[in-house]
Amino acid sequence: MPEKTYDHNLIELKWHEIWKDQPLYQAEENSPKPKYYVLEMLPYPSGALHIGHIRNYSIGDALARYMWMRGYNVLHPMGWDAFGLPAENAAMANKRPPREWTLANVEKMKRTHRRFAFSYDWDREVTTCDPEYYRWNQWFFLRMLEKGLAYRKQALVNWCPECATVLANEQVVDGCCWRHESIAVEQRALEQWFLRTTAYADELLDDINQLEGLWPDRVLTMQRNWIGRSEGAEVDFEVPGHGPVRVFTTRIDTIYGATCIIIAPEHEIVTQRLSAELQAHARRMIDARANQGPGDVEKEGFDTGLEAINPFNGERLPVWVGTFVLMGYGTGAIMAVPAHDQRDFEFCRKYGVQILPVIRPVDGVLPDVATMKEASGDYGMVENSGAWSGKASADARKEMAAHAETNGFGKAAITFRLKDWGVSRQRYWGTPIPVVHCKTCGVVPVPDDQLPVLLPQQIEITGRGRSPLEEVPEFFNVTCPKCGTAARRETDTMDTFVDSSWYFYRYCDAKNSTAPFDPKKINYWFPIDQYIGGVEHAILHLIYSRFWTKMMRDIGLITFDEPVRKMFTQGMVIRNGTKMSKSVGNVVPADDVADKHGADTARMFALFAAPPERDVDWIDAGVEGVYRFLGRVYRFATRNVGTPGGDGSADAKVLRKLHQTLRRVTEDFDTRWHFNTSIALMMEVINELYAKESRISAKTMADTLRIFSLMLAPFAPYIAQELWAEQGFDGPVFKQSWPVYDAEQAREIEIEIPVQINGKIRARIVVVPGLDKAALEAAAMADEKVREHMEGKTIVKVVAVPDKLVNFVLK
RNA sequence: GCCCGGGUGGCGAAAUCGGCAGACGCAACGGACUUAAAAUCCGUUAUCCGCAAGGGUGUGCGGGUUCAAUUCCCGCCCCGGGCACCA
Repeated sequence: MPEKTYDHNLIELKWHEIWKDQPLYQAEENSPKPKYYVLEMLPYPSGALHIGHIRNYSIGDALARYMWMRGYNVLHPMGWDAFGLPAENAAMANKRPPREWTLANVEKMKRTHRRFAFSYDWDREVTTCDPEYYRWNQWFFLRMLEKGLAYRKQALVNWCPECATVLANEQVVDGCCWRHESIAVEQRALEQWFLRTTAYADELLDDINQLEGLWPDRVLTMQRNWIGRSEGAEVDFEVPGHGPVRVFTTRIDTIYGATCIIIAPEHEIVTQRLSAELQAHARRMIDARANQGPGDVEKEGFDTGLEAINPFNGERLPVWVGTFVLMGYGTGAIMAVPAHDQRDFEFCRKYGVQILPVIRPVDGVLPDVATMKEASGDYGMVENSGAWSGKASADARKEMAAHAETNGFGKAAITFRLKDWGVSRQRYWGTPIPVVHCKTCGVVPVPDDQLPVLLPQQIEITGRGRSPLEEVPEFFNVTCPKCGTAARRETDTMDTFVDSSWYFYRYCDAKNSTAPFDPKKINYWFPIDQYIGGVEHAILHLIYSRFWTKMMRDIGLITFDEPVRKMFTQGMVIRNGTKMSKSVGNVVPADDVADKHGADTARMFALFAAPPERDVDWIDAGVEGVYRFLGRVYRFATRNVGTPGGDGSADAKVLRKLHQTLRRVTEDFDTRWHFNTSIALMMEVINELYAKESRISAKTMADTLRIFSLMLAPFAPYIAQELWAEQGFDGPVFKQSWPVYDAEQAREIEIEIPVQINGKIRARIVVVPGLDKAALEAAAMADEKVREHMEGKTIVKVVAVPDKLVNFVLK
């Protein structure tokens, strides 16, 4: 057949058109085949798909197609961000009529995505701004309300002045909004809805052990740090005229060394007991702290003039305010033990508070206050501590906590860094929180049969600082479901991370209108076998969804503890030194690449440039190489389909290369995912074919082209499909079975072995594989060059490693 | 400061268990084809000395283990990311 020119647009659009209206792939329910659930998190805030996103598609999609060809029943739906996040885009919510825009946008996005997202199961699509999705978000919220897992309280919350909304702790980055890196987050006291993630703090931490080896270490470490479990004790220090001040400490064994109590500037004592002047002072400190960036911050504070009594020895300690004490952690108050805590040491040195060592190193003496340069935080022997003197720190910790509990002024306690999840948002967009505020009945849940509570369609976005829903009387003026009198609907909407916490469950039963999903279907598909996404979700999305899973288990919907078995974090796409993102303005639109080089090239280059876990620099020139490769493949295949063929003298070599490559590609898919080397090997096959083209028999040519097309299908589905059709085969190439490599064909008949003299390569010998040590040594000895180098020397040692090398050590 | 990654040609990278450093691709250079260019095809390409044969050096730096180290150990330097007063 005559050679054809590779026209990627012609090929891709042709198959795109053919497959437009038919599902390419549908996962089968309760199939006898083994199941495989693969899912990518697509970071897709709004606007155009760019090449940074293509990397996600490329990895998950290649894997999905490979598993499918391997005979698995594969579920591979669209990631959540694609349709979930545009809703939260503040600019859009403020300027656009969101519903129309978003639903239209979904259609538009679908067309663009489809060219890249090849094996998605479109039938199971979930749109998190869909009314049905709202229904089940609200349904879950009400179940949590019943269980006490959802509650409302007045709290100091993070407020982004730019978004005009509350943010969760997880959404505050370096004191700024995660969406506005230069806007400092303010603290405001507001009535807010919370989900009790802390109820699962222990379990979220413990179950990380189950994920060991299956999730990336850094993600697990980040989650452990985020949950931040500390074992210690709470102790009450009586402040005469005020009452007890509770402190949290991990080192109760040092309590005899406490020389003052330090409270956070936000502590209740400040407002309840201090003069207006000191209160103003404290407030200035709060502001100053907020304006400081992260890093080494100078410790500030002042003496309140109050005293607190150490319940262990009756000592009267001054009460200080210190900026380094955080209201949000522990009790917002600490006992300062400057001798044994570096932060307390710095503070007390600065303000001249007494330093009192009480821990002696096991084989040393108590530190000398006069010469101390820093606190010694190590465990040791407790001294100068009444009845506990002479005990080891570890023992004293336990006994002293028990003593405090017996005497009613404290107890052993565990503190977490993790906070409850603040889910209230004052955005227009998001699932309305399904409760009504009634003057007589209080907070009344909306009955299940009145769900979903939908957002009003006609809405005017006016001022900032409160929810646009508060401007819509038709929305908030309701009657109480309980007593029927006039009441006010909650105007807060839910954080969209609620959507992402369980979207991957809904994929298994996307059309269910009587429940969030059928547990039977979940039991079939879960856990997700492979989740692929950016590391940026390590603590936000990935903790929330683990929490949601445990919550669903406790309300009786599912029976397992963790949603995701294996997790993979792929690297970012970098361009001009920074992460490719719209806000930086360094994106390469996916459409441009699709037009110029094709979707196949774009995806294949994303995999070829670097291993998937590593960041990859997008260099336009590099794309050419992959494009040229596909062109070479196409031209070679089209001109060699159905040709009479050559004499077959190169058949053995070509088949050997082909089967060796097939073995490596298969292994890489099954283990390492180093697609870059898989693709390099396929390039080598093509180079070999070009070199031997005229000496390949017709049969070998046909076999080679068939196997090569199948091997290419996971990476470059359009061209693989075109070649499949060119060869006269029917149906989609990716519905074929993955080819099995032939060990006999792949076997090498001779290999080159380097011969070293004193560690330097001096010759190479050609031998059959598997030659044993003695024969290898003899073969090396027989080599002329080796003999030359041995002239007049004695052999001290010979190292011969079969199939690897021979090394003579001479003297 | 603490915890993870990473450092290999002009560039992206490869070397899967301690065994040929630089596969594959980009860029560059040379050749073929062409009136010409593009495209395509073939070749060269770590570096130094040398006409060549050949030899020396080389995986961030300094040591160590080994017949043999990009790979293992010890001590540093640099880059990227995460956490950062968490009591």
